[in-house]
Amino acid sequence: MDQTGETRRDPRRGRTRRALLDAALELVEKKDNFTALSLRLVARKAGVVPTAFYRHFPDMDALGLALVDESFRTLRQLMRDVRAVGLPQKQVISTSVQTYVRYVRDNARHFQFVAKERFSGSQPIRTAIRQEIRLFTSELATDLSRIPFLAKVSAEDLQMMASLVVNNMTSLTEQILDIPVDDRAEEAFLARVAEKQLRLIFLGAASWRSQP
Amino acid sequence: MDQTGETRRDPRRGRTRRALLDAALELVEKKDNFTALSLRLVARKAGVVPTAFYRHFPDMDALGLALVDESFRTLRQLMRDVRAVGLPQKQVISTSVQTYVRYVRDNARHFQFVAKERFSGSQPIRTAIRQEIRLFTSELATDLSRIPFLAKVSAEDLQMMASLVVNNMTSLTEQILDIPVDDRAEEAFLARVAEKQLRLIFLGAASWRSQP
DNA sequence: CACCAATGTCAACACCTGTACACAAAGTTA
DNA sequence: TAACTTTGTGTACAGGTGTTGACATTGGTG
Repeated sequence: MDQTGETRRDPRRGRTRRALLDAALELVEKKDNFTALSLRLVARKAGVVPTAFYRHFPDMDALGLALVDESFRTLRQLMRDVRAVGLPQKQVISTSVQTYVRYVRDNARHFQFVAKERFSGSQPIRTAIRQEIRLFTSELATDLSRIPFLAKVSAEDLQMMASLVVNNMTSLTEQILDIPVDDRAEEAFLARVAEKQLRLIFLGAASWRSQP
Repeated sequence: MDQTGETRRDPRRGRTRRALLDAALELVEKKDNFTALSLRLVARKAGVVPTAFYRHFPDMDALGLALVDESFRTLRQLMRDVRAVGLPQKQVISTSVQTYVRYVRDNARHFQFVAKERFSGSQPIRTAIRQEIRLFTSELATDLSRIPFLAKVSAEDLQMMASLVVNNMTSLTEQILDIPVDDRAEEAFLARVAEKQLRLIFLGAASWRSQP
């Protein structure tokens, strides 16, 4: 709630709220977990007294959910941009992977957070993330349905293919996050493998026959 | 260390060590995390005073590493059994998935632990898990190399295909763990989707040409 | 300006944590 | 049995935790 800040007008509100979110993101990198963070630690990092935390979030879970929201909002924005640009058809896979890798690097902290909390977070956070991924997969499925050679594929199988793609992009994401930021060689290698994997998937999809 | 217990002969040793491991596994289900567990909590659940913990593990991380070891040891055993049986060729994918799903269910707590700690665990635990998965993937790659229609595929591409398969088995695992144990219908659905995904992958692999 | 709600601060609470140390019980070996 | 090593217990400490309530400051609105 209160994302737009149209009702609360105190400029401090937005600032320390941001400070809390950023503090949490930074600490997730240092500590192992979001769950491992304490309210006091986050408040300290944000340069604010513990009790001030409650002015912005009822508890840590609420802050976590805000981070989930933020993470996927920007990701959806990327998807929208890619769709708008359209596909250069030939190297669509290669350029998509390149774009995505760069995007992951640019938003590393958010992706780090999501990757970590996806399975080990609190139950509300986990379901929020799963819901977002489900949605993302469905959108991809409808994108796939527009590809000519997939016209005859059943809705269920499109969903199956989409989740196949999402799984492997997810895996790529987590591998990218696991290598040091300056290791461009390893990054390029991972990207190349991911490209091949996508190409193989589409190769299989092209000769796929949905059962009635 | 001391896995076989050949040097230490006190029968209590093995028992409370097991109790600690089991306590941790149970608590990982209830709490969100292994990192979220405290030494005292685990000791309490194991029916032992906190300081007794140190008789078996120097710290929580050591206990976690023991759990990683345990988890993958049993998984490797499964793989060995499957390999020994050989492949009935025709429904190899279907039966493999069935076997695997049952196995995940039977060892749910270990898989749960691995899934959660894979990204959010402490650094030593994360690298231990990653190492095991890497090994697992390589073994699968050599298995793939024995398939006739993959004879011409380069080593790098075999590795690429193996990781594709592992990624999707991983994803299947995590989805299985996320549904209630009694929901056999959803379980069957997930298995069916996973089968299709594997079939699609092999379809793509069959027409894959490695570049020189 | 004065008012008022929003935001931030301070002090205090009851509780949980990891770990050190000295000691008791149990099991093995001579 | 007696000597020993291993395993488990009890106590204690210093420090971190979430949340409380009363208070101070700030900033927009009349």
